[in-house]
Amino acid sequence: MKTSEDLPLHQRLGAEFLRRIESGEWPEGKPVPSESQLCAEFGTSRGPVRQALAMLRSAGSLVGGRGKPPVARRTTPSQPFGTFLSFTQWARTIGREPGQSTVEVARRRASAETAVRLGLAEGEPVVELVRLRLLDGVPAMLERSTFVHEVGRILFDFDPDSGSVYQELLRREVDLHHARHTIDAVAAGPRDAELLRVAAGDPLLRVRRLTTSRQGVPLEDADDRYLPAMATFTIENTVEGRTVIGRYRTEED
Amino acid sequence: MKTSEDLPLHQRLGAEFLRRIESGEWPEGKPVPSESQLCAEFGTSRGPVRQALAMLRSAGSLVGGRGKPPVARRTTPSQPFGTFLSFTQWARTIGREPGQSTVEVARRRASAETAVRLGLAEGEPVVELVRLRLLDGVPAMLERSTFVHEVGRILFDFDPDSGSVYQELLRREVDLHHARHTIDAVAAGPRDAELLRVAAGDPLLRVRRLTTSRQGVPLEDADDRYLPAMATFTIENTVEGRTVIGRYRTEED
DNA sequence: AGTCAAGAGATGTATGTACAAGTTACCGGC
DNA sequence: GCCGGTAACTTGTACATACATCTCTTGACT
Repeated sequence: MKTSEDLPLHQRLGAEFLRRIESGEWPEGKPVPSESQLCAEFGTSRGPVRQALAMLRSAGSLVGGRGKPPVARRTTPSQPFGTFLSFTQWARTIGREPGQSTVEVARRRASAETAVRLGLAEGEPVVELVRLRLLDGVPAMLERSTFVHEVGRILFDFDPDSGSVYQELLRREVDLHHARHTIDAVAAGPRDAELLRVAAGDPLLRVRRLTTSRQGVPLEDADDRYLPAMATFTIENTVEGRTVIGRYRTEED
Repeated sequence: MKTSEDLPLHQRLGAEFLRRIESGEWPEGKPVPSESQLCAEFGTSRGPVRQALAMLRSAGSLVGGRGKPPVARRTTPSQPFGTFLSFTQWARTIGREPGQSTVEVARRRASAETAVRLGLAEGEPVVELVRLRLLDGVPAMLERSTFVHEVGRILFDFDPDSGSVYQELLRREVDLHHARHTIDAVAAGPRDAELLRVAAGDPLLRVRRLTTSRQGVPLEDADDRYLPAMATFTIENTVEGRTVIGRYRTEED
């Protein structure tokens, strides 16, 4: 075959099947064509067809089977890594204009806590970045980010008011690969309150983020404090173990 | 074969491989034996071995491949659905003793908001359950749960002080299949403050949960308010799109 | 008309074969 | 000694086949 693209057959089949589900060509809740029919239609053997179906199954777009043909199911897509990591990208996906005003960018020595989290010795140089993040010009989040020096020094060649640090780091081929977000709630401190323009003591949604490279080397330790009125996090999971995550603008439904 | 269990071959292989990774028998970061070696060891063909490896690969326990043998990688396991849904199960996994004192269980008419979320008409009967959840006897979370009547009526035959509502519902074959958790922060109201023994206005971590059946029919709408000192949520994600979630006891690291 | 069993058809599982494509190590030529 | 090509090995992809197991329908029997 190799008509359109040069991808392996089962990947092209998977993409085609997914297109049919999302376009409604294979209606949600109704059984999809049988494997033999698909084999006949694409002139292939059962193997690639089954690989493609397995892919969709693990993504949750197909359920059922065993005796009867599986049924299609449209699923809410998980937000991609970049969207979840970058405030700028996230803001755009929810149709808002991101903004930022840098409070501070400084090279200093790692505090005890930070050193532990970043796997450094206390006193090693790190780069701290504090920015107030805006949505459509309104304060939404206060970001305190600490980078290991090797990564952070890039920031001195970069104007953090001009856009996405995340994209700049990617462009410089920093291997941001894995992130762990820990979510809790804190009361706004005096500094938080002043910058976010709320009263001291008001509840904030805090996300501490540890970003690491592919090998697990810590690169960034961040403390983001959101106004609860501006953003929420969602987790969707099922008994089968599929999980999708998202960050959304807060709004009453 | 069928020596030990009656599971399909590739599932037994997958379980065995996973055991070897987690036990360190296949050290992290080092290549695992080649497919042919595994075939020889287990006296099977390449198919089941590859299925098992694919399973581990999609779970993130194996990386690499194509030409060189894949590399083992221990991953933090995602908490299973039940652990994430049930306070009782969760408490046990972190080595604490769960407890609860029921504040109220009542059959009443759905408010406008609740009706929307549960997909009911305003005024339809629902069952509301309010419980204070404890960890080792200390207040940790205030749970306000609203069930559709068909599910909630089960609760009248059940003592909610005696343990896990979730397990009871499963036992009665209620099809709890899918849950969406929305996380934000709120200030403790007077009632929250009194029950959780904090000051009014203190920050609480709020998780609103909509639990649905396999077909997507809403069954439960809940509002859980955690003391931030007692629990945090974590999200781990990678560029490849794998996501694992967890709820943990708060502790300084 | 109702019930149960057989059978057709579907997916799940497993084997064997073949070739393509990538990685590594070795070995000879310069 | 360095470089480059080749050979061996590994995984990725694809096909053909066979049988197990489950579902649903059909049809015969009661």
